[in-house]
Amino acid sequence: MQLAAHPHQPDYSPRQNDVLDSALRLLVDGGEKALTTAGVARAANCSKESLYKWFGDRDGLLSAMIGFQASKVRTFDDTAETLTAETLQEHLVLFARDLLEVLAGDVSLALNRLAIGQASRDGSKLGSMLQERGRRQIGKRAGALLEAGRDAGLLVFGDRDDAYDTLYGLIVSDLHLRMLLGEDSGRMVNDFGRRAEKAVSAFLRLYGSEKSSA
Amino acid sequence: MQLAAHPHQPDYSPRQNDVLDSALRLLVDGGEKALTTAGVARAANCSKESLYKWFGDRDGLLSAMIGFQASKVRTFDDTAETLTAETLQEHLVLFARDLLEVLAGDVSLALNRLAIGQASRDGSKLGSMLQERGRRQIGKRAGALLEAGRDAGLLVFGDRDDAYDTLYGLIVSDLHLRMLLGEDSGRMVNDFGRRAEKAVSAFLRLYGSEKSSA
DNA sequence: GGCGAACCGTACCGTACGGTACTGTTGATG
DNA sequence: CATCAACAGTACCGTACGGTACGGTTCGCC
Repeated sequence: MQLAAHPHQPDYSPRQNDVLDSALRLLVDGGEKALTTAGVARAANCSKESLYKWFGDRDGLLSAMIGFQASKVRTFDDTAETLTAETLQEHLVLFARDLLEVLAGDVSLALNRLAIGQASRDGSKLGSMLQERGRRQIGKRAGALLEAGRDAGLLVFGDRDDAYDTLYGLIVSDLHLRMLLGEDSGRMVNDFGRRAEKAVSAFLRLYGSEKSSA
Repeated sequence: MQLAAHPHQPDYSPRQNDVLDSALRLLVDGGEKALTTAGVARAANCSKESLYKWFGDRDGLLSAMIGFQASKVRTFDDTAETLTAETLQEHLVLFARDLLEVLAGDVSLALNRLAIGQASRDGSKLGSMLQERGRRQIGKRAGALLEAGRDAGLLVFGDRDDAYDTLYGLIVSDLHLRMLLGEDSGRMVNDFGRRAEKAVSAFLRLYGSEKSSA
């Protein structure tokens, strides 16, 4: 289970990516218990021997799955335009909706469940990996947006991480955990729009400058 | 696995409570994987046969553990005194600290991990049980506090659940999930006080009446 | 055509776990 | 003392999983 400290991913072959895809689908459908080496081999039409040659270990396979999924979600932003009070609010709401939809995704939920299940055992290697590749990545987008807002004189905050923490809490609250615990996520997806708007509204009341409430 | 819809708990015998205590300790120490029927029997100095007679099933044992732990945490409040801006803020900060400390507790983390691990399998029965007995219970305390604040003219909100959701998000953000993923909780426990104060401060800026900012 | 690497499919092994059955042993009751 | 219920301890069974080994097949390369 190599795991470079550098953000350079191991980059598996196309065939191996197909296998990881099958494994993810298997995990989503059947949960962690269904994710056996034999099951993955069957679902991906490959041999167990190849699995062990490619990923070394069951844990190696899990790590590879997380890395693979994270490499697909990779969020890009680059808000090059100049921000006004309206566009800042729009971008924040968009970010909030994207965040909620990512968190509610089948694969995201399954991987988080998997990592949490292993957290007590393996010294939380998968957990920190998920944290690093998942929230850190999407947090960079939010951080850039927040700093752009501050540069434009629309937001006032001291520590950027604190502000992001507040924004995250307002958007997500305990929704993520409830979904992880099995609460039907499909039922609340329709509400993401309103939830995002309310969270951003509250955030702007907390961190918006007087200039932004015009 | 009987599970009465009424809040009346099955109430096991003292001996069985001892067994459940051992099982919880075992779960906290070794994680879900260490929680085998033989291990529980050995740790509790009882026979596997008795385990199956008392709890019927491994799942029954898990349910019993959750119910048992929830019955111990049972939060009581009854803020009989009349609220001022200062005492409301104090009570909110106290609530926030209690909430963070409960969430960071060994047993709470272990049980949440357990329930999340089983969420995809058993139709989230354990998850909803944890939700019902855990957050619902502590939410009642917060709800009472919020309504008392509104009655005293210190808080302004339409929906109580919405306000509580916001308060919860401000206090916890993604801290709970990060701890569940294995991030060292001991390191951040010292920061709970400041975190609680900041969250309550933000909450009061959002929901406090002009009367409370005197 | 001959060769070797990669790989699929499958059989196999050791182990660990959930669940059951059986044999004492204790302790209360009459 | 006889009886009976509850229980500890243990042996046992079936199964399922992680990991390995091996025969057969494809495919590229000389």
